[in-house]
Amino acid sequence: MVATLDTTFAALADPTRRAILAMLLEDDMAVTDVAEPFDVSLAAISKHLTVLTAAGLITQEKRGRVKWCKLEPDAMRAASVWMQGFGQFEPVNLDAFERFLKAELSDTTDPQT
Amino acid sequence: MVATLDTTFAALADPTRRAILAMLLEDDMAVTDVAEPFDVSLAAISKHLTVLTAAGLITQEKRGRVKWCKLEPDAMRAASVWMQGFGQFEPVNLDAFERFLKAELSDTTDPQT
DNA sequence: TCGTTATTCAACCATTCGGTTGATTGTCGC
DNA sequence: GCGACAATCAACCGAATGGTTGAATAACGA
Repeated sequence: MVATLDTTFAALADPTRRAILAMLLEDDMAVTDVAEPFDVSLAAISKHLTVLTAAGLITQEKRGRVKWCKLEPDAMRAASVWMQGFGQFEPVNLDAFERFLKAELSDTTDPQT
Repeated sequence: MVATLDTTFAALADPTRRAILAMLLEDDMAVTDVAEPFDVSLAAISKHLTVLTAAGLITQEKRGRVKWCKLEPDAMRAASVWMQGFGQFEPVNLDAFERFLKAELSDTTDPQT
């Protein structure tokens, strides 16, 4: 819950966990539905979700017997800012600039796949 | 050398390695000098440098008996862009926007500590 | 040539990580 | 109440990680 850079980057280092986060961009999901597309056990996915929760990247809310997973993108900010402290040394980075502007202007619409 | 998101994030997950990268923001450094401020063996630092090199975050060039370490911030771009794909869901994020603009406009001067 | 310095290699160790399986807990529908 | 479903727990496994120490390699200085 403290969500240090350590836990954030470590959580993002696993491809399964990154895929889960990408899925949660679309919508909140139940644990079973998160696990469905992956070729591993439900218990394995449950562990991944624990790691993501510990890093603050998702929150989980239990309603009835179903536990809903919700993306918390703000937890990435510290890590993102840390990296940008290095990016400033890139020549100009127009790509990222345009992408940033587009994202800002389009507000909350049209998430790219 | 392929520098996937896996290797990039994994490399950044260790505090010693992040500290090394921050040191290399100042200037290129020899392995021994990189190791100096840390309370671990030189061999341990050598391993960390291998991880950073594998992730493409630094390059190493041997001149004489000294191996120079050079920061390669561009290796962070893919990971940074990936994260920004999530940041777009934050309300507005003026902070990051201003920081980005300032970095762009000030070109290559005045790196904040 | 010889000692010193720079760096890595090799073997080892404890811990963590991502995965499994089987049992367990809790809630829903009827 | 009971069977089915949602999810975690517990114990275990093999591989990877971060660390150590001591030996090896290589280049400098005199």
